[in-house]
Amino acid sequence: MISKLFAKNKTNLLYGALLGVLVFLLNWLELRFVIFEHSFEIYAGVIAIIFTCLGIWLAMKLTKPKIETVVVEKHIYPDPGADFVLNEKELASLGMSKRELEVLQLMAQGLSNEEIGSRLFVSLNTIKTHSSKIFEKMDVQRRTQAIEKAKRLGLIP
Amino acid sequence: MISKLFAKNKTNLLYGALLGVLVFLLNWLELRFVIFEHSFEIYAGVIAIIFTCLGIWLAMKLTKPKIETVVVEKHIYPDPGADFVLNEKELASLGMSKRELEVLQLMAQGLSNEEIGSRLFVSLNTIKTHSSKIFEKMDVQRRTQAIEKAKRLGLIP
DNA sequence: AATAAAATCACCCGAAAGTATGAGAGGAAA
DNA sequence: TTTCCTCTCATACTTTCGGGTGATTTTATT
Repeated sequence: MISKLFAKNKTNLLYGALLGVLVFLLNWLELRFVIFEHSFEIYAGVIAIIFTCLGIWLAMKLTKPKIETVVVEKHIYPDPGADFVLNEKELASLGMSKRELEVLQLMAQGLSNEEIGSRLFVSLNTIKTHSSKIFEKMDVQRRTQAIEKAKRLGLIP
Repeated sequence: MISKLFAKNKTNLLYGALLGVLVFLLNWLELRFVIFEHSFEIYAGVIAIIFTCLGIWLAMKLTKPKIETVVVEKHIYPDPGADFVLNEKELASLGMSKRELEVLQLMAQGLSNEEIGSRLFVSLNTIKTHSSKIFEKMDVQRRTQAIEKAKRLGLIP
């Protein structure tokens, strides 16, 4: 309770205490130097110096800090392939069949026609037919071109 | 000349002028209130107030403004493909040469060995040698495998 | 200057890829 | 049912690719 009040009015209390100290100081100075002529000027000077310091201290304490906003650019690297969505419009416009897309995907994984045939349980000749149709529909000459184009068109990840 | 000097010592001149005004004020106050008893306390209070203000003003002028830094993270989703950086470590660990990487890149674009040769102004046989070395270094059998692996390793976009 | 690595080119051979053509089975739509 | 499309498979042929070997020239590197 008391500590809370102290915390809240910390600055005020400090200021009060400082004033008390000053009053004492002034009295002491008065007693000490009042006998001298021109002691008043000294007294005024001391007051001036002390209160100048007080003003400086006050300004230090009370001025609000300027807020500087620093914008840090954080690059987000999306997980490659995790955001793949098949471009079905392109697929339809090319007239690609399911089986052909399947072959195309395995092609892109670097499989040979032979391997693709084994994977899909069909003969090498069948895969050759498929790949020929794929190249025809995609208007390319080689499987590497088909892969490159398919990636560009969003047919494969 | 004079204006330059004034500009350079602006703060000092201002301070001097202010002191002059204060001296005048003090004299005036002395003349005005010296007849009253306890006028000294009033005088001291005025000095205290004035010099407190002066201190505050000085502090404002002379201290560097406090800066509070607020960090705002700005998330940037880079244009896919525009942020490609070559994985040079992988490149070095595979022992790939500049020329070989060049051939690999053109391969990935779907060019035939013949076309790559034309593009690089070398013979088909040279490209064959290069591609053989590429496959050997990358430990693959086909160009499609090389392309797939190169993309995974960050050798090509 | 000597050495090593990279780049160039050639030839041969076999494997893989691609082209052309034909054809049968099954499913969907007219 | 007929027609159309997809998927399947086959044969024959051409082109491209990839492996192996060897050689010359250029370019670092020491």
